[in-house]
Amino acid sequence: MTGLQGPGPLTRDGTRRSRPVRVAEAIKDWVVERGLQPGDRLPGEAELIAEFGMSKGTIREAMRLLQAQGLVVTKTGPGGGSFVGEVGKDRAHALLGNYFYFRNISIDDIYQVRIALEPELAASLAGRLTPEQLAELGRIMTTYAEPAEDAEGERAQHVASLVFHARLAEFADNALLGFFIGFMAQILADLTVYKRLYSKPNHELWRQGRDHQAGLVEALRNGDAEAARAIMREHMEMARRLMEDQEAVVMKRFMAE
Amino acid sequence: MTGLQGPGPLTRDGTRRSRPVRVAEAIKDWVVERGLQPGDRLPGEAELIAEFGMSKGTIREAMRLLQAQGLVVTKTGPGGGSFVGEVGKDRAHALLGNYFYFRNISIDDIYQVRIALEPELAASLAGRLTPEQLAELGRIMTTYAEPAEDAEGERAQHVASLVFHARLAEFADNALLGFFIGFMAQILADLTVYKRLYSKPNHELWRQGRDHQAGLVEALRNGDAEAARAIMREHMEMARRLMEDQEAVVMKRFMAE
DNA sequence: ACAAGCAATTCATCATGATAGATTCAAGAG
DNA sequence: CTCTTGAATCTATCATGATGAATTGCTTGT
Repeated sequence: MTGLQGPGPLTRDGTRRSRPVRVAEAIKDWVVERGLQPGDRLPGEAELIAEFGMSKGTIREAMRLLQAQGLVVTKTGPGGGSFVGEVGKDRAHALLGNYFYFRNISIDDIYQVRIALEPELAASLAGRLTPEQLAELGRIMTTYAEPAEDAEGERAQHVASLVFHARLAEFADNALLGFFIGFMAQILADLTVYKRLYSKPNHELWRQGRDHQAGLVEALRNGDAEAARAIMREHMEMARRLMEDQEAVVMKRFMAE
Repeated sequence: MTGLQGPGPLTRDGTRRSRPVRVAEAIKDWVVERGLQPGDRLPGEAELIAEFGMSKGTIREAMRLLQAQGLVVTKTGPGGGSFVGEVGKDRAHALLGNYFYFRNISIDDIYQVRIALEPELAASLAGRLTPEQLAELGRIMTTYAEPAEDAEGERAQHVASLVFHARLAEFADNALLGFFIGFMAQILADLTVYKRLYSKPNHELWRQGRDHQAGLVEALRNGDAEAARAIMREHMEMARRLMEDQEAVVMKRFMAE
């Protein structure tokens, strides 16, 4: 690791950067340069103290910066220390959720994007799912095989239906597409916890939604990309119309870590 | 702020959480509960130490955790302290970029999503831009009014063209849609710095791209949503074909903070 | 009025020591 | 021989107090 122990504040773009921040960036660069992989060991606290010539507190604050980003994990005990960590999907969702905390995202905003992306995902997944994956989707659908009795049951079914979409997103070969879709499913699932979105069960809409998903799985199994795309689009447009009747909710909370 | 000073590790879901993490979450909840806005003052270091009954180092590490997420900023001096901070677009880009660092995103993955989203953005922006915004887009386009002479010039023009898309994304009413598109523009711009994507200038493609964007701005000015959508789709598909000839690059770096 | 300089406030960093959790491995019970 | 148990040890975690650095705002001199 290079010299950095100079006493000066070492500006970069005019703004002063605190020592922990500079140490964190140095470690990030170090990981990139060496091409370290998740699980790989980073120098221990004591080594970093010696390496950077800084006090324990400063080094620890640097590690906290990296830990918050999900870039490192630390373990105690023999063989413990800091390790390169893969940023998890859930953490990325939370971090991105923070960005939208002060911005007002409406339900309709989410659906505008879903309508554009989910059919694309469905099409690209056609004929590419394993029997196990198809079976899992079918299993999720059994959660809402029967119409909901009350508002609470409707809520539970909607969350389960979002799990269906989230799982589909995880199957995507295109990690970017999968992440965007999974993030939106996460937001919608969180909203159902914090707001009463579902008032009166509507059996007709329930039946349409169930048929859509069943037809979608069948199209995916048959490798019919265009059918999958069409069904998903219709499914999304139906959901958007359903949501339009609900109040325009906005994100007003930090997502769970 | 509630009791938390108990000595026990206070598990939540079975996993033990370190004290700084617990303090950080408590502060997050505190911000949410009080509905604090960016710029609002948080208790000072000394107050937090007294409040939580923990040592300075622990509190400082908690603040680093929040700082890394962009949720707080701290300033020294009188009137200084910690403040609620709005998570910036750039920071959100960087945080999300970390998530994709160990996942292999191909250029084609990005374009699959762009083709689905950018036309949607273009359509929803038609007739909604101010004269100043339209003028700015025109100004960006002048950067590549003439065909590039060499590979380096081509690279510069491509980056400028991505600025066009990024700016368009910032104009979006739909913050979610805007962020996704801006993020992809950011990735592509970064890749051009780190990889030699652009080999031989192609004047015909350059002319098509220029005409597309000029036509797009005109459609936006006229409020012709469908024309804007069609032009953008064609523009994206052209860019995708152009990129297909290039090597399939993947993200292998941490994005700049 | 204006500006240079002083003083107060607050975070930033350092230094050191004690504590607690996790792992390993060997000894003992079954 | 296998499984439990517990001590040893390695590592991060937490605590305390002192010193440094940056910024604000007032004060004072012109």
